[in-house]
Amino acid sequence: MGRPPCCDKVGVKKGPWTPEEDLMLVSYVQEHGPGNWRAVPTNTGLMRCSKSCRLRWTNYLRPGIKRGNFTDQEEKLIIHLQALLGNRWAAIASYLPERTDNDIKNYWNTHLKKKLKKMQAEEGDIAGGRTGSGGGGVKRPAALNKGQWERRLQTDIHTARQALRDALSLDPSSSPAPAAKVAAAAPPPPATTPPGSTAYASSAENIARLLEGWLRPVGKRPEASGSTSTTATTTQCSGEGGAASASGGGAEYSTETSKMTSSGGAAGSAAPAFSMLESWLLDDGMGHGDDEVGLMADVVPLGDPSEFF
DNA sequence: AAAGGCTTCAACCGCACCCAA
DNA sequence: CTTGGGTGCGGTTGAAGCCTT
Repeated sequence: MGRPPCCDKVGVKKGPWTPEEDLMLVSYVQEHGPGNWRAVPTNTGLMRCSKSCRLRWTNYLRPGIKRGNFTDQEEKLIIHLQALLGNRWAAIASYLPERTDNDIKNYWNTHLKKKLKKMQAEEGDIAGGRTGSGGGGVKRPAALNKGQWERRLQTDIHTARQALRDALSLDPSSSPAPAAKVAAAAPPPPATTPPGSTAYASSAENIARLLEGWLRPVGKRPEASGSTSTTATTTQCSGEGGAASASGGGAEYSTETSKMTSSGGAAGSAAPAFSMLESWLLDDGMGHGDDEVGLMADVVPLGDPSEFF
């Protein structure tokens, strides 16, 4: 096909977004809804390529996203989902509606990978001379034959269910957004003010305020990606300040995970994918009782996440 | 107080997939 | 059935901030 890249035009701006650009993008999305990114630069006058606009919206401006400070539950969820799904960040993110795939990916690469490595090292020290390199002899998926891999996947799923169930039951109040909670939209932390953010913060707050207006019941709501049934929550938001509510996010995610949800069957309904996972996890009532370390440790032998890279 | 090294994260790049014409 | 446009996804990079010496 050899299609030319979308961003090779001269005059296309790259690099960090300015508050002004953010505002332009937000107002556009406010009016037209997310989607049809191709048209965004033309219609807004932004000197950005469509991909850049989409990315900026998805990872930063989209309402309902939570930034920084991953909770224990989220951390565990990520670890186990990573063990299950590999580096399919978008799929993993669909189970954490308030987080973006980019955020999760970054968190994995900067924190969790190290953490797991460290734990493995410690385990290795304890286990001592148990068969040299393998530490249990886990091989890359590609190196296993299909039967082996499927069997291992079964085990992985079983273990992950157990662990996730445990994680979910630890602290329901802060658990990452089962549908009801997302809809209720407990005021999330200011979506646009990461701890280290600088002068930009104040501008971001302005954007947040703009979004706040958008999230209130509006006559028109985002079309495009909202075409699936997830839009039920789109017009409800009592959030203040923080550009809250996962509503926008829900809509966005419904598209981004459409592949997954459609193959998963029941996901089309108003409940985000997370509740699907929940029921998936909980439908087969099994005992559990791992402590946190156990949870983490469980992952390692499953697939040694580092081996996915 | 300054310099250098390290960490974090926003953004870019390129490939893959989906879908309409 | 084929082609091409649009979008999504995962890997990677580089700038900014933070920490240590």
